[in-house]
Parts: sequence; structure tokens; C-alpha cells
Amino acid sequence: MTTIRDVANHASVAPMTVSRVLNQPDSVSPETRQRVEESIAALKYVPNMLGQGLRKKRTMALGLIVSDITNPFAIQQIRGVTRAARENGYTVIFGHTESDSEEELQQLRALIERRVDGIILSPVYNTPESVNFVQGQKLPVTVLDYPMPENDVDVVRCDTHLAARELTDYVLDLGHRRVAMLSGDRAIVTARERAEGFEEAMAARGYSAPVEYGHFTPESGYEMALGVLRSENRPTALVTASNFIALGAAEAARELGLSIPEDLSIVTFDNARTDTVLDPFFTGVVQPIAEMATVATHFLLDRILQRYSGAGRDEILPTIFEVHRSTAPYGPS
Amino acid sequence: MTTIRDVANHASVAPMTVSRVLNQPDSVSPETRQRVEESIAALKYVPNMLGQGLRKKRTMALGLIVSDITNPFAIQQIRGVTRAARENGYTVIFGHTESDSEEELQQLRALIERRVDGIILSPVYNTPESVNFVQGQKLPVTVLDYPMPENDVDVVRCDTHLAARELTDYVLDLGHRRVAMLSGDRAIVTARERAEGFEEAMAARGYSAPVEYGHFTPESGYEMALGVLRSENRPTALVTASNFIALGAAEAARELGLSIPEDLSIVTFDNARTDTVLDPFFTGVVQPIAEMATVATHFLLDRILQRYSGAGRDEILPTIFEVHRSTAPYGPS
DNA sequence: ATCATGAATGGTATGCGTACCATCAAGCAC
DNA sequence: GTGCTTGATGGTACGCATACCATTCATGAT
Repeated sequence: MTTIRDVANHASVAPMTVSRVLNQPDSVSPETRQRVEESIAALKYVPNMLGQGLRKKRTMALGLIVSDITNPFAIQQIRGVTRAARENGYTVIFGHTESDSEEELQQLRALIERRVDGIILSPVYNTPESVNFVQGQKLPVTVLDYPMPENDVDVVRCDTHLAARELTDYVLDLGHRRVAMLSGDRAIVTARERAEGFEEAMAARGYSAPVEYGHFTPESGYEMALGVLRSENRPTALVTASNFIALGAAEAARELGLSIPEDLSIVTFDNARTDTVLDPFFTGVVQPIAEMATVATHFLLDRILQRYSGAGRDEILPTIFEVHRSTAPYGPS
Repeated sequence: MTTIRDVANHASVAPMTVSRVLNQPDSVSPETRQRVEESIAALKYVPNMLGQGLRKKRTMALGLIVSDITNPFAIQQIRGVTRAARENGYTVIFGHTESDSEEELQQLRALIERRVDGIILSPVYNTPESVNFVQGQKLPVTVLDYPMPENDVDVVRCDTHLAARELTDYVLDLGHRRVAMLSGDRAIVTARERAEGFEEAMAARGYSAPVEYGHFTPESGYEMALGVLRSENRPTALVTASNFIALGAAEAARELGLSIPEDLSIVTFDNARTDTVLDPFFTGVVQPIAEMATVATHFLLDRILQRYSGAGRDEILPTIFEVHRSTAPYGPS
């Protein structure tokens, strides 16, 4: 593969001059510059970022780690970060962990081995190990989605606790009284926060607040919904902790012959407003993913370019509430 | 950041010995090895792949480029390739092009700059520029999804032409006579091939074969379906060239008050069988994405490890036909 | 004509890890 | 004891691009 030396020989200049043509074109005379550029084209020279990164001590690459790439939510994060990075001249190297915290550390290690300039992490759990690992390498890191109580680190997230209360209040305002929550893995802070918000909103009006913990998957949503909807005095509304759970719950309702929203209302989180969904079905809370990704990228670049070096920042962006077709007022229609 | 020399000093050995501990542990005496390993742990040493890649002339990284990351199809490709690569000790660096062929070249360039050992490309168009660019750098490349008539390159794909005929025959066997095809961008070979298969199957039975060309998006599917379904003598069945188009078409049908499958049958391509879809709705052809990804990765590794160096291979995997809930026999029920 | 100035270009060393060859000591045969 | 083999370890140079300092030459000032 062509090196800068090959180009230099071809153009009868020193390697340094070629390097200057690429990095500070103004410091080279126009004639030389043109000769070098012709040689670059003739030899199809593509710079070697390994050598460059080694010398410059930066790679112009950001690492991004998401937990579940099958989630549209993660896809939007990838797109947002990629776009923001590119606008600043950075490439994104990206890994996914299939929601396995061991794999998360592996992926982080792979990014560090490649000497990315910084990492944006949407972690599996909000335990401190991952962030500690990265910061132990003196590498800047920004966390997406979760608060990280044990780390001094920049975080970009929404207040899901608050959103859960709003969501629940909306259902109660529609007149529903028997409401159940289907949440995710209890080990995941988001699952707990959303359940807590639900419990508080229900308690505030004096209703009991049954919560099921499962996983953030359609299968689990299906199972939980089946259990809840088969009970006597079945709920007339469900609050679900993710779009996947909502999908599974809707399937369970269909199987039990319940129409949505006539017989059962569903509100949900994470109903990512993606380009791929022409006509959203679920009423619920949307996170401003694109904006979160942009802010996270800027936070990271602030650290990389040493524009900021203070304590960890905690940016909380507002969620967006959207009414669609999965909810209806309580009562015989 | 810690280097191999720091570790060497800490353990009172030569850098070479540390390198040996990492690469050929058996060639180092157990005592020395343990001392070095302790130093590595104490200093939190993470090898620098930039230096290693420079010296070894390989990075143990594969590049993967997909066109549209919002498509579940692409997600499955990413997962499949990542898994196959990891099983062979390779990392995947991945880029997406938002279906822009200019961006595709940019992304390829970024991968080459980082000196990936090979590239798997799911291209936007089946024009030869992208493959030429990579091969011009003497880098192995495997193409996913499309035939590349102008390139001598390994390709892994399905026979969509044939699948289109099967799909159409199925609809005709259900008794439908007025059938329309909603395809994608005419510039994309897949859109043309699928339309041709449809036309052939219709012609074989002597029916006219109206084809609409649009884009592989729900919006376009919606527009095309609206146009077709509003015509007098509207079709009783639609063949759509992608799951996105099918989604848009279904939405259009809903708006016109047509029930699926009672008033309108829909069959489609690309209905990726993903983990995220609990209960597939559309009858249609599924591509064995995971297997395609695996084969593509192996093809690439064959080239990288010089296990194969002959002419471009063209692997055609069979599609899978799945009947779901979007089709019904023609006739008053 | 002389010298200072600055632009353009070149030479050398460096970043990190490893290929390759050299060294050294221990073990063994005779 | 001598010479040889083998295993363990070290030293040097290199892969590619660039930081830094040196050199060269033209220009303008005096």
C-alpha cells in the first residue's frame, strides 16, 4: 500500500512536504503543492491513520457503545452521534453489547486499544465499573441515558422518574382506576425509576399500584401482560416501560380478544419517533434522542479539546408527550 | 497512557519480553511471565493497536458498510457480521451511508485510512466505483445483497428475481387477477429485478403487470398505494418490494377503509425476521440474513488469510417464503 | 556588496509495538 | 574440560506520519 514516502519520491520532494500539503497546504508553494497532489492522485495514496494517530496522539475517532442495537432507540442514538461527530471532523467507531455488561467492558477495551479520542457510553447498568475503566485510562467519556451516581462524569439523560408520573397522571385523567405497570429488569435503573414514578402518581391519588418486573423485550411484555390481564378485575390501562414491552402487551391483548384502545389503554416509554414509523400507534413519552446525542457529543468534544475540564455535568432534557391511538377514556363507549 | 516500555521498566525486563508475554506466552519463563502480568495489571496497560497494526501490517478489524441503518434488515446484517467476526478474533468497524453513494465512498475511505484488513459492503447501487476503489488499495472486499456485474469480486446474495416470481405466483394461486407491484428506486438493481420477476410471472399467465417505481420508504409506499388503490378496477393484491413500502401501503389501505387481507392482500420482500417482531404480519419472502452475513464474513476472511485467491465467487442463498396474515384467497368471503 | 529576514524545504528523531538477530547461561555428550 | 544445543532474554531497526530544528535561497534594507 502506498506510503507518504512513495508519494514523496514520485513528486521528488521530502516526505515532510507531502505531509504539509495534506495538513497545512498554505505553507507549501503552489507549484510544489500541485505536483504533490498529482502524485497523490496518481498513486491513489490514502493516509495511514495508524501512523498519524501514533504521532499526533489523536485519532479523530469517537467510540460509541449502545446496549441493544435492535432497539430503534439505539439506532437513533447512533445516527445522532454519527452526524454530530462528522460535523466536527470525527469518525465514529461503534460497538454493541447485546445488553451484557461483561461484553460492555470488552467493547470498551477494544475502543481503547484503538485509541479513540473519547467514548460515548449508553450503559447496560448504572454501576460504576465501565466509567471507571475508561477514566482510568485518562480517556474522556460521556454517559447517555442513565444517571451515574457513583461516577464523576458527564451525563445526558431525561428525567424518566418525572415522565413516569406524567404518563400515569394522563391515564388517570382519562378516568382509568385499575392501572398496572409492566417494567423491565429490576437491575436496570430505568426500570426502577419508571416503576417508582408510576407508584408515586398512583399513591398520590390513593390507588394501589401493581408493578410487574420483567425484561425490555416483546416476549417479556407478552408474558407480563398475559398474567395481568387474566386476573379478575383486570386493569383497564397499562403503563409499560418500553416500546418493546408495549408491543408484547398489545399482542397479548389481541390474543385475549381485547381491543386497544376500546377495552384496554396502553401508554409507554421509549416510543422512539423514528423515520421508520409512519403512523405511531402508542401514546406515550418520547425522548429527544437526536438532541441527546448532539449534546452528548458536544460534551465529549469539550473534554477532548479541553474546552471544559470541571466536574461532571448532568444535562436533563425534557421528554415529549405524544397522544396516539392506544388510549381512550375509561368507560363504556 | 501506559506503554509497553513502562510495563517493561516496572517489571525490569525488556519491552520484547512484555510483547512476548502478550503474544507468545509459552516462550517466556513462568516466573518472568507472572512478574510481567502483575506489572500489566498494576499499570492498567492496554496495548496500543496503532503501533501494533503499524508493525504487524494488520489491524484485526473488518469494515462493514450498510446503506440504511434504520432498516431492520441492515441491523441483522450488522449483528451477523459482528458475531462471525468476533468468533474469528476480529473487531468490526462500521459505517452507514444513508443511501448516498458519495457518502459511501467517504465511509470506505475512512475505513481504508484506518487500515481495516478487509471490507464487507452492502452498497447503494451496483455500479463498480466503490468496489474498484477498495480493490485499488489491494484490500479484500465482499459485497452483500447485490450482484456486481462489472466487478470481479466475491458476492453473497439471494436470487430476488426468482423470489419475485414465486411471490407473484403465490398471489395468483390465491385467485387474484388484478395485482400491482410497488417497487423502489429504479436506479437500484433490486428494485428492477423484483419488478422484472413480477412482470414475468404475470406475463406467463397472460395478465397485465402494472409496476410503480418509487422509493424504499413507507412514505413512498403510501403514495404509490394511494394512487393505485384509488384507480377504478383497483387491484385486489399488491406485491411490494420492501417491508417499508408494505408498511406505507398498509397505511394507505387503512385510510381508504380497506381491510387487510379481506379487501386487499399484500405480499412483500425483505420482511426481515427480526427478534423485535413478535408476530409478523406480512406474508412474503425473507432473506436468510444471518447466514448471508456469516458467509460474507468467511469469504472475506478467506481472502485476508489467503485461503482463497481465485476469481470472484457468487454465492446465491435461497430465500424463505413465509405466510402470515396479510394475504387471503380472492373472492367474496 | 553585506547582512538580516522570511519563505520553502529537508533531515532527524519520535510515537508504540514487534521482527529479527544477537547474546548468554544452563544442560548435555564425550 | 570442550564444544554444542536449547531456552530465555535483550538490542536494534522498522512500519508510517509528523514535530522540531536546520538549511537554503531569494528578497529587501542599508
